[in-house]
Amino acid sequence: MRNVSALHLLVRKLEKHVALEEKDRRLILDLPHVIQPFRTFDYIIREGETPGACPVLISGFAFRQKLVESGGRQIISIQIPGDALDLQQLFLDYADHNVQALTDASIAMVPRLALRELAMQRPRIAHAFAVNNQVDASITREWLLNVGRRDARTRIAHLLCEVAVRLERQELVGDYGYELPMSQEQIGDATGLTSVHVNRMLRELENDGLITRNSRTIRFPNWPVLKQVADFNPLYLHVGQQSAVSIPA
Amino acid sequence: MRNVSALHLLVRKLEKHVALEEKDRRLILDLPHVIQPFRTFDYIIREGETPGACPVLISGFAFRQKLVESGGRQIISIQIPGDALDLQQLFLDYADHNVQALTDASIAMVPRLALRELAMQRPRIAHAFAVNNQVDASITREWLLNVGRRDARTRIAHLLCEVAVRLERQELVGDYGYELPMSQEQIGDATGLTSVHVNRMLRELENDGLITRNSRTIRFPNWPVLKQVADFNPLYLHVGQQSAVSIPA
DNA sequence: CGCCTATTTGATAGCCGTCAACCGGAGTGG
DNA sequence: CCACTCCGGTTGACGGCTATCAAATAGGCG
Repeated sequence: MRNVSALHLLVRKLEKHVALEEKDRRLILDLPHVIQPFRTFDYIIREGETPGACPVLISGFAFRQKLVESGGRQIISIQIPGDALDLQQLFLDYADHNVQALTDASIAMVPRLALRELAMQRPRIAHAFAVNNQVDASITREWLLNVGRRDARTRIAHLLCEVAVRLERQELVGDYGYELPMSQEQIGDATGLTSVHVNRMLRELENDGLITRNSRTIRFPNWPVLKQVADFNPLYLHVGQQSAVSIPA
Repeated sequence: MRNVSALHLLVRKLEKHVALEEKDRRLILDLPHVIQPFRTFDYIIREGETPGACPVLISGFAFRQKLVESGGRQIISIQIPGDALDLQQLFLDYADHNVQALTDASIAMVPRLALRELAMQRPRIAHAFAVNNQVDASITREWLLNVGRRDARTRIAHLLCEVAVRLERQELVGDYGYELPMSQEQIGDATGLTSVHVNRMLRELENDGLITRNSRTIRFPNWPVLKQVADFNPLYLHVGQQSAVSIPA
């Protein structure tokens, strides 16, 4: 067996949705790439620019983001290790949103051309990319529902549930909780709220016994009820089977 | 020249982004399909179902929609003639949202298999589909920004601007306005507001001379200022060149 | 003409934003 | 080792945007 490619998490993610042949797997793992470190808040992709490489998150977290004229920020998605940050725009001329590092992060930069050609030559891989994009689109739709039609408490709970399930699917969390590296202001930007109100709602969720917090580590003592309070139905993530986070036994 | 295929609007839309060879154009136009009529509010795709055919909107309007547990509805997008209603999910097992007719509509149902095979065999077409999906995803991201970070007045103005530009790009409107077949309640569902507040904001926009209304026909006497008030920057639509709607001269 | 739905308008309430102050932990430098 | 600083979290008071409730008006269609 060769060295483990930095891209193995990407393959793992793609294979959650589409079965790949060994050859396709190999072709992805062997894609040319350079590992580049990013610091918290570094821009990975800027709106308006044409990236020459598609970044794939190896370790650390990132987020997509758009700004309004008056300065308000909306976080569009949270990205976790294994996520491709630009497959969505592989075929567009310029980026329509920003991508920033949420934490210090290690990112594999894969030349766009190599990816596009791989997609052209290997229908199965193109298929996997398409599904990946479609799942991302589904998540964005759920966020729109979240921000448009749920109250503050529910919105925040929903966000916590989503990240938990996605991390677990990538086998990046233990059974009893995870570290969510977002400030309360960032949670607010993701849910269309202010940091002050996020703070109040987190406290409320904690007082109600639905979450516990220690620094930024979140645990879910009562996942079934939290899920209900969050109006969280993971179908939109298009994962075949998911287990719950933090259910003892 | 043959009969004009019902799918010519789809081809026109795809070609706004990706140049197609005559042969590819032909292959799309000749896709097998049956025309099916839908009445206002009819479901075209239901969440959870696996559609056997991809609907392409020929005439009339449709909208994507998701519901929360408590009954609230969020409209995810407005679809206009020429839009494919399921390319987004061509490769997913089940629909993650609903699609409904906004008006009486005529829809071409194209077998999913035929589309998938066409995409597999003709990379250029697969490319066009991918771009189409990516533009849709970009629009959803802008809607998330709209609902999350703009005030009511701006949100509504932004929606009006978007539909106007998209209709114009498909050459479906005259220079001086268009009919938006949405009730105020539906505008509310699209913007995360109530119909009552939509009503007030529309009146305000009208009083400020930014729009005029006659039944559901909207005109923009002052497009440049409206665009500014709406915080509307059409880059997210990924259209090469757009002209303004309703600018005399 | 009458019914039904959509629009309009006013009064009131409430969720969440804004403003401001304080707290607390982590890193820094003396 | 301790003060200092800074950023993020926490809390309270207050205000405003938007929701809710209710009723009247208008418009479309039999």
